[in-house]
Amino acid sequence: MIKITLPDNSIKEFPKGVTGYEIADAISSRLAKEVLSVSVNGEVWDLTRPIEGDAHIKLHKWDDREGKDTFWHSSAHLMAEAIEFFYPETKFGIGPTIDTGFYYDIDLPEGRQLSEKDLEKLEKKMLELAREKNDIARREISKADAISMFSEKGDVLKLELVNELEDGTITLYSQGNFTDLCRGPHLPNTGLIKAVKLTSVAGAYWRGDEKNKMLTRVYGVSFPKQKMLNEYLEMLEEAKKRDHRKIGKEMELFTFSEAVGQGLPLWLPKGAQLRMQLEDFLKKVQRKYGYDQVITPHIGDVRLYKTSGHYQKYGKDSFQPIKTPAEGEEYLLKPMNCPHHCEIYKAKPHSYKDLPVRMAEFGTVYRYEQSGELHGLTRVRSFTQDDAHIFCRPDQLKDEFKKVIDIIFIIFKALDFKDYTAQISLRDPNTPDKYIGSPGNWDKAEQAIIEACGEKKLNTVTEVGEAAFYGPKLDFMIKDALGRSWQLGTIQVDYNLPERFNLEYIGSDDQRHRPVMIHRAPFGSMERFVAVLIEHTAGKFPLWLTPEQVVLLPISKKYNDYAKKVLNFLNNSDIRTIIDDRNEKIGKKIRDNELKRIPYLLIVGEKEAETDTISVRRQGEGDKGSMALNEFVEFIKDAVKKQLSGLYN
RNA sequence: GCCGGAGUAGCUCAGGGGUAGAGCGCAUCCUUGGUAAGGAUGAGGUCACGAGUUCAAUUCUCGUCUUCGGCUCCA
Repeated sequence: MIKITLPDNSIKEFPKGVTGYEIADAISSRLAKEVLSVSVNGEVWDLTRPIEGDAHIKLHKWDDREGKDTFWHSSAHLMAEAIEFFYPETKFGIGPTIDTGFYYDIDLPEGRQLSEKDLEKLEKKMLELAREKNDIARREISKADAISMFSEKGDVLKLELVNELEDGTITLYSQGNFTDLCRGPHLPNTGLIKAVKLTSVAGAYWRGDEKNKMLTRVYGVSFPKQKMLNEYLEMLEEAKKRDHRKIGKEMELFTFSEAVGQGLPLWLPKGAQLRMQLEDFLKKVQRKYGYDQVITPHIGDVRLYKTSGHYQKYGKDSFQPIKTPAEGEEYLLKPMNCPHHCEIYKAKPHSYKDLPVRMAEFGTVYRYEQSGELHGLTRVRSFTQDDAHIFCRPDQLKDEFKKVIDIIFIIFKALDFKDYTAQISLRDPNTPDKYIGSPGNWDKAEQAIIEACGEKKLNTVTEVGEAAFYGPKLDFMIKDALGRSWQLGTIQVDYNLPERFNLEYIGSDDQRHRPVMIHRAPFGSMERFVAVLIEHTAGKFPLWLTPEQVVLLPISKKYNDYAKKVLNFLNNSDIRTIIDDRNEKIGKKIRDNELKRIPYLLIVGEKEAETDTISVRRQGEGDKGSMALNEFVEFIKDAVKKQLSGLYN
């Protein structure tokens, strides 16, 4: 007998060689039906693999990431089986799982192509194969056998993979007529896969290297229940409707012009209004937290960026310097604000008593992004960071870092982002060439972040190798209303720039000391943030933020004068109001303005004009009855105050 | 940057070797209305740009630009 420890630390005895499935079945038959894979001492295993000794285990269902991974991994194999059925000479690359679903990179036989039209056929075949409920069997194989097997098959891709593996660790998985090189784990049988959608087909280089052959990548997603697939497809539809590029156009928030250039957004009046509202909000918060606003030019001497190290790192792959005609001086469109801010810091000597110095700027920066990377407002060549740099003493670092975390949460609260994770990005000690600065400073910086997160009790994940080249960082990812993750704010600790710019302060010991810098941008960039906000809210922005809060709808032109009086009154009361005095019936005006996502529609006609009232209609909710004008102003101001209460006052 | 789609009116899109169409929007007129589409008339296009094939190109071919889906990249 062996001892099996469950996640609740209860221990059960089972015969040696018991499988994950048998353990699940012993607990409950319902669990046995739902379980997909099992972690054995921290390693995810097939349910059918015998456990030979004492072990800690955790059973994974669909709700676990590990469960989904197993499910989608097997689905990728099922897809490969279907592809092999139709195109027997196909060579298979890798078929991993991704956030939602899986893909397989394949090399189709000479002259064959796969297009979106073929996907339906493959889906049908996959479901047909799934209904056969074929067992998925694991088999260990020697390296020599694996090499001869894939040589025989002529599968050069798998051969390349096998050659890189160590003997004794190579496993094959088979189901029906299909066998694949694979580390596993997999579902016990293909019958658990009840619903499949192949979502797209695209080109991808073998092993992500553009020098290699372009393979065909087929993306898909699968589910244990048809209903789940339907929900997923509905979510995709909804995501399409919320696409910020579509809504941005509809709501006249921003546009692009070929004449201006790709990746250079033009903010239209309503978009600019929205953005300024966000900026003003953050400025107020920052004032409370002791920041000073600064303004710096859009270009800087190229030597500034040589000092900072940015030029060496990115210069040649970026926008090239601008030259002055007479002197031949070289200037760079600024890709970062920090060097300018360092020079502001240097403009006067600093005492330890002055620190921290917190310098904020909505700084527009220009970066060359590869043309294929540009995407709406989320990836552009000119964008404005809600940037700030905090110059502080080493002993202040952690506290300052924690205050920045507080600001980020104020923003999340104001905009109703409830679900976040914070990613701590550390350097990869194996690739020291990628980073500048001394290992000692890196250690201190990484430690400060880890401790600050711990003390703030943040929900964090740690990624090694994701640090910026000058320092470690903490990035915030939020989940939007559709459950999609977006990276927004960032906080970065930097010992390097102060050194490169020779920044100093005079300590209480009357000696020169080096300050530490924190780079931080809670929104990230205004462009990207607005894009995320559009998709999160589907364009229905919170009342405090939305560019047009109220629209006046006169019943007929007889009441236009009264409507205009109300319009002036509301605008003078700082309520952003417009009027729709087109020659249209009231039903038509209501419909059009409901679709424009304006929160309040005020209908005015004879009744209202006589009594100095308005008839209130809430967008998406319908008629709310009539209100006196003063009463309505108070009501709106109250609603705005409630949304922002306690955040900066 | 690389692979593959796409580019026709302000917007969404149909069409196709003989120089263009719909709906919405816009303008004018009729209607003056009470909580999600009243009616009529009209203006709007170098069919992304450049070259080639052809008697004739918006349509076919090539190149360029932009855009979309991926890949790689992201201070």
